[in-house]
Amino acid sequence: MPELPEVTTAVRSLQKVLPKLIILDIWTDLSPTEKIWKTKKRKNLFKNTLKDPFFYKKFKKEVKNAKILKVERRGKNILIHLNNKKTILIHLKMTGHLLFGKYIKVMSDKKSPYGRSPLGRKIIKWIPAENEKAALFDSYNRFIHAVFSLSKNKYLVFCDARKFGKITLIPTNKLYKAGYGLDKLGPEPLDSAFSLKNFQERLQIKKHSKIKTVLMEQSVIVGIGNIYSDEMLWLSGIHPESIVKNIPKLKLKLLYTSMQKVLYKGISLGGDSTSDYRHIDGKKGKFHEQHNAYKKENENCSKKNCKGVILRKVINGRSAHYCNFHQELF
DNA sequence: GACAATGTTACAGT
DNA sequence: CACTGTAACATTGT
Repeated sequence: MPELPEVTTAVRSLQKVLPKLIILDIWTDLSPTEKIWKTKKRKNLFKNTLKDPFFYKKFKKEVKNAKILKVERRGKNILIHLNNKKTILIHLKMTGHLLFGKYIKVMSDKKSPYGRSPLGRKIIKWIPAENEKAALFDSYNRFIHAVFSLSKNKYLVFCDARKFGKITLIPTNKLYKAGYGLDKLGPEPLDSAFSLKNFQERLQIKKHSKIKTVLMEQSVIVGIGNIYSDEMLWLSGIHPESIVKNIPKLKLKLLYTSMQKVLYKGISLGGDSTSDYRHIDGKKGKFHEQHNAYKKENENCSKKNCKGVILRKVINGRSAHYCNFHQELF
């Protein structure tokens, strides 16, 4: 569920531990052989990521012996700046997360307790060094797909059950240039310079669309995804299918403050671990313990004195959760 | 077996 | 042009 609060939590922790470490090597199982790669369709989706074996070779060369300077977040992207004028860009997509610690590489021929898991075959695995046995089939390290070996015996580990996540390398001075991934991103919702007026103007870019869809549009505002959009609309009492231009000014003001409240709450609870997201030490966040809307289908609305029930409905291809009573349709 | 799943993108259609 | 729908990416959990 990496949305802004999850990525923020990870980046803050990484910024405490990664700077000054040297990248000694990188391992991945995302990259197919060059022969298989050539037969793949829709290659340009993965060009210049670790799923491209030609890029992987280049990436390895450029990243080896580089020193990590700083870790930053932009939207849902993680930026790891290196001292060679390059930046590693990581997007966790749906199920990705990063772990940091001491890991070791092992060969495994154990039969997996999970029927469809690939672990039944003899494959190379990475496991936390301190708890080899217990960790073997632990869910939080079953999906390790990239490992950065760092100095001081530390490892940065990329896990991703669905393998949608993206790791790439970009010249630092080109990060925000057209075609490199970070152009076209909207403003940061928690930036102190991002005013109510800015918020209202940004939303009007898609004034004929449904508010939930617009909130999740990264070119309008960054960082908001399905979970937090449901929660901020619940808090501000706006139906997710409300058309942006019909929402009264006063309600937009409420949405603006609700957005900040919900995102700050997500950060202070260390993110949401409804699914795969974990802190860099493998622990869960706690935001999912406090949902009011997301995944609360058929439950009574938890708003004080509200008689409503939470419904689920697919809106523009994403499932939306909302109260049928206090969330007003405009 | 059917269905849903946090994100994003390309493309076809209205 | 503005917007919506759908499929794809790859896989697990229920």
